[in-house]
Amino acid sequence: MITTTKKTRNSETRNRIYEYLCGTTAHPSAYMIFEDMKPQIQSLSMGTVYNNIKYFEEKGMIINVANVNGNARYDANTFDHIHFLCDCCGSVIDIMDVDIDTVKSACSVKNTKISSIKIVLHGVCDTCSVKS
Amino acid sequence: MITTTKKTRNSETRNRIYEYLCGTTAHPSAYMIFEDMKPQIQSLSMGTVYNNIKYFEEKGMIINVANVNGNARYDANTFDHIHFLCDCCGSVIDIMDVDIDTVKSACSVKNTKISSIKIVLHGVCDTCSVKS
DNA sequence: TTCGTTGCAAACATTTTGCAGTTTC
DNA sequence: GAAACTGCAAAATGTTTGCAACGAA
Repeated sequence: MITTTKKTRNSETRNRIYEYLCGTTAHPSAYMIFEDMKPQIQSLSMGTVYNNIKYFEEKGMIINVANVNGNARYDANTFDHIHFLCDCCGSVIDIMDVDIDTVKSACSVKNTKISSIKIVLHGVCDTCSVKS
Repeated sequence: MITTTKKTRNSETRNRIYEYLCGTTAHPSAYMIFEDMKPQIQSLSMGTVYNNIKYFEEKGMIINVANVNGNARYDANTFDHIHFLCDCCGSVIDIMDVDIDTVKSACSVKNTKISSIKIVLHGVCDTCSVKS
């Protein structure tokens, strides 16, 4: 098998995007990243955002945690955890206080190698519950 | 709250699509439905497939179980169960022998109402394992 | 006759790709 | 200077929408 590995160069734009992703729990979409970073990187374009998302994903630096209304949502917190997705406003919230190992063992299937588990709880978040 | 409920008329096309969905465990995408049904309903169009998917989803007759390479995948088996997604070939497989209640209670979060849980196990299926 | 359903095409939104110019090493 | 990275625009995808024709009640 021939594997051509592309070298990585330092890029200020990429560094900034990754820092931003590490500093948020909003699980942003490509467009949310673009919108939030545009003020500080005025030359930023969507193509670059997508390029870097792809790069981070391939390197395992971020994970695609959900797809909300056709928009992929990302998380730089690669620690095994589950998510709550509000079907009303589309917000994605970390659920850290669930014992993931218990869930994993409950999900374990014989003779099948599982590389990862994606768990999304659906419901209506507190904010949306109050509004309605 | 004013709710205008649209009445439903009988439609042979819709019935056929639903029968097809009930008779498969392939968790087809819109295009897979179209491709498989086109031979028997030659006039079928993608618009109609999407219309009916929306209809079935709203009625709770089918559920969106996963998003594979940007394609929504559907299941007419609304019985609570989890899925295995092969990251190699994209096939979605039912996992019926996991005690979903155990998983649910392990996932339960205090003070939060959960309407549904979506669990997808990622890995490489047997067929793809053999090939490589 | 009414109005839900279909097929088609156009519109849309998200994501990918190609390319010229810029930056990193 | 070679090759990665960026910005832009065009293209590719998946899905939704508008509309005229068709079909069920």
